[in-house]
Amino acid sequence: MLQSKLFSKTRRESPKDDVSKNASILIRAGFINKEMAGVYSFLPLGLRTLNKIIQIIREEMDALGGQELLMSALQEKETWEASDRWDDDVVDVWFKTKLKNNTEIGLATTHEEPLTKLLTEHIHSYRDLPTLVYQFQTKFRNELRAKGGLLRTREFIMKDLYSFCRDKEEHGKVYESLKKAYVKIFERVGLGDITYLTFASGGSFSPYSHEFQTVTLAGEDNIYVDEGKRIAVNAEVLKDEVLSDLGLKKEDLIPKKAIEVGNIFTLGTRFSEALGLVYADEAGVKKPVFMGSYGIGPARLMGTIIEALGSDNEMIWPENVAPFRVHLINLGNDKNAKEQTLKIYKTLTDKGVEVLCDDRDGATAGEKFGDADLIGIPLRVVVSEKSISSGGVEFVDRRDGKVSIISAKEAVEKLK
RNA sequence: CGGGAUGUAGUACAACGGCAGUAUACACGAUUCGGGUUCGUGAGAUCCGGGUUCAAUUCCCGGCAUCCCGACCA
Repeated sequence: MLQSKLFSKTRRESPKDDVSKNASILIRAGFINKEMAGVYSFLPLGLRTLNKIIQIIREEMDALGGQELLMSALQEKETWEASDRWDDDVVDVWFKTKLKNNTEIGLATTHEEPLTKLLTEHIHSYRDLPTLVYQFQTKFRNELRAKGGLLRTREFIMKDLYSFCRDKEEHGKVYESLKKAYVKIFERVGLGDITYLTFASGGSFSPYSHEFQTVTLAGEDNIYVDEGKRIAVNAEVLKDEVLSDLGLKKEDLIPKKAIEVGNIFTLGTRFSEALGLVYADEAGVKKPVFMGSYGIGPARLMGTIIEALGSDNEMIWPENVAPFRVHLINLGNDKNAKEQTLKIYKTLTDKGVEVLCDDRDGATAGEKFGDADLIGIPLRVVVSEKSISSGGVEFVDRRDGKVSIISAKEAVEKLK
């Protein structure tokens, strides 16, 4: 991508109406645009990072045999009445609207009910189980107060996977496999070191649910971390009997602020019973399907990465989620240097390397570096009259600050 | 939902009730060219509705929007 053609521009000032670090950096860098409180659009740079996060999650879900589908955001009232979750007193974040003929409908807050209902037409036998179904789909939640930039929004894409098993035992295995996949996802997006499997309140089918909590000061959740065991307990379940149940000692726990980046939950037969999702076992006996749900908000994850790794005027994305692999920057007004830059750009893009090339004529070195610091691509290649006369291009790894002058050819080789 | 605050060029900020200004971004012309260079010219704004007043960006009322604290967040 040639930066001279990129429609989004960076801003020098932080927005006054969004004070969170993630919103400030993402808006200034031109990754997102705030449409209204708690509602954001993703611009080309932001969409690239969002899609990389989504792709990582997708790969891990597919590796477990997850089947991707895409369900509608408009949902039928009757389906939700079957599980008694239509009433605003039960679920208070509903956006509801009406068809022209006055039929009430809801905008998806989650998909347990519609998906369970859908699967009643497809799952009939123990041979159909276990089944894992997931999607990346837009959820709407009418939060009383949106806050924290991408951390709590009213409209957001969620990866929601639902597992369908024959019984608690089979569910247990699936649940454990999802747990491992989640650990892998947070490692791959660069948050592995500061993300903890956290025990939180469960439901009628399991003593706990599990959250994945990323430790940062911007977090809304209070957790207690056992560094040695690399697990944590949410403050909401911090009780003596819980600690002894989990084999944790009070004195090993350190209180931390954290952002919930994932949640996995045993649903049991609550929804399958309500919506009639049953299967026949080997003896032909009809039984309700045993369910679980597993959520990650890719955009919240994106915001969390900034909160954890960004500073006031700078961002360095983990390589796997950076919008581009390399930021190629041309400096000065030397014709030869510009030509060399464009040549490297073409060579790399022909090889399929994702390059953001700052080919802008009007911008000074300071502006280009400032913008690049904000956009946050970890690898940088600078081409100028100076770099050429000293042997080629300047290759910068922003993560360790290492700078080396190498030939254009070597740079291309390193980036393949 | 309770409490507090704010709404002025694209953005970030000024303006005692009396000609709406600065910075930056933008357009044009110079200048400069490895960390937001310098100079000139130009264009660009008071959230909406009502009230008080000779006069309202400023004061009052209502609406809408936004932020902050709290509550809430399977």
